[in-house]
Amino acid sequence: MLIETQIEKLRSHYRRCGTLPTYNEMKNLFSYKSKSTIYYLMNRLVREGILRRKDHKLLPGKNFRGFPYFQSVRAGVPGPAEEEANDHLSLDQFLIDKPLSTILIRVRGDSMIGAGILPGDITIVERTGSAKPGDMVVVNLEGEFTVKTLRREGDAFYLDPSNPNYPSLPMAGYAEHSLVGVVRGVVRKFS
Amino acid sequence: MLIETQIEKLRSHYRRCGTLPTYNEMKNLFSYKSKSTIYYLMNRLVREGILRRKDHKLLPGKNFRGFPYFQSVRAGVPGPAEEEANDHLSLDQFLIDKPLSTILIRVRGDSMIGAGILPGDITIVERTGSAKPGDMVVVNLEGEFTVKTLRREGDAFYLDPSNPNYPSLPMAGYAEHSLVGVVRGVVRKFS
DNA sequence: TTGATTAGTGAACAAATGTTCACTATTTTA
DNA sequence: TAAAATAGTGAACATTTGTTCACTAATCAA
Repeated sequence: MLIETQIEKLRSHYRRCGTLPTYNEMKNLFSYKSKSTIYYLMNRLVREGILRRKDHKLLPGKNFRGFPYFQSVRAGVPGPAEEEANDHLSLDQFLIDKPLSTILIRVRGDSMIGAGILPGDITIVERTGSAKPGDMVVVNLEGEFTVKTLRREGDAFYLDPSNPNYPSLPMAGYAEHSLVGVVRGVVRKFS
Repeated sequence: MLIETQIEKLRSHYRRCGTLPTYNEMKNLFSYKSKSTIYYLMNRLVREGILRRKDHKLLPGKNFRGFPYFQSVRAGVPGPAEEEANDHLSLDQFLIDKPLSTILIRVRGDSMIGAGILPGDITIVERTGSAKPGDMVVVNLEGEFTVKTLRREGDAFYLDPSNPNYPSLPMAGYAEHSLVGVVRGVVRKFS
């Protein structure tokens, strides 16, 4: 069996189960008859950096999780070489720097359309105690989450939309308002 | 130690290592003296659905990977209750339906700004042999990746930008052109 | 075809894993 | 306070793990 196929089988298993298969499971997964075959195979994958070992335990390596990532466009002659990814990227790892204080919030409405945030997009929000003017923030206004850009004018704070059809909201206008966090990213899935 | 703290420690370990710690490792991680304490603790986490077991092996459960996810805005009275996520979401799992045929491509240029795709965004591209008119596609034009919307006019195909400053490109105008895939999603990280 | 290299086998092994048990310490309830 | 319930301990256990070894089968170059 092609080693690329085997790697993909490991990736699939890992995605499904959240863990690498044991040597015995791999034996069946790859249709081998001996555990030691797996052992040598895994050594090879460790050597290639796809997996790691930590006291006799097999772990995902650098490029195991994630997906082929084409960093930048390659100008020049097209050919099969360009089809090979230089790197792998996990969206979870890439997008979220502070896992312990990050939440995801789905956006409604088109008030931030000018900033490339469309209705239905999911924002990546880092829960912080404070934000500075210019930050894109999620604010809880009387029980409803709103995404806006924070602006300061003297001592007053305003929440600016990125859509000419909506007005800028003075924070002082809301009895109940609290900062949920700062928007660190956005994701969108097409239906 | 609070059980929530313990779960967060497990999550951290899992993010870092790509695997759950063993009972012995947990013993140290949680500062317990006996493995059987861990055993009972894990039973509890399994009962709560945070972890699963598959023939004596501990696996991440339903809400273990991923991040607190607030599906929709809750109108009504604000309060502590609304601060609790109903669900957890992994971006990798949510955004990518076909892991085996999906790649990530970083976008340059602002030709799709009207569709909410900004320069520097990463597109989630499903590699397909074909696309239908209306699909947002990545095309390899003479060695360079381009994101555009596919349009058909009679027998001719065009690549439409979402930016009035750019022209529509006739596919026939390029000696070397090939479909890379269909755009299924976009992600953006703020600096 | 020969010889050399690589890939796969199966038995044996020490170490580590999850599990069980009888027991003690701590906390909670009445 | 006493009684009941919960949380934690440590030794012992059967399994399973990854590992090693001597060996065979298959592949490839000359």
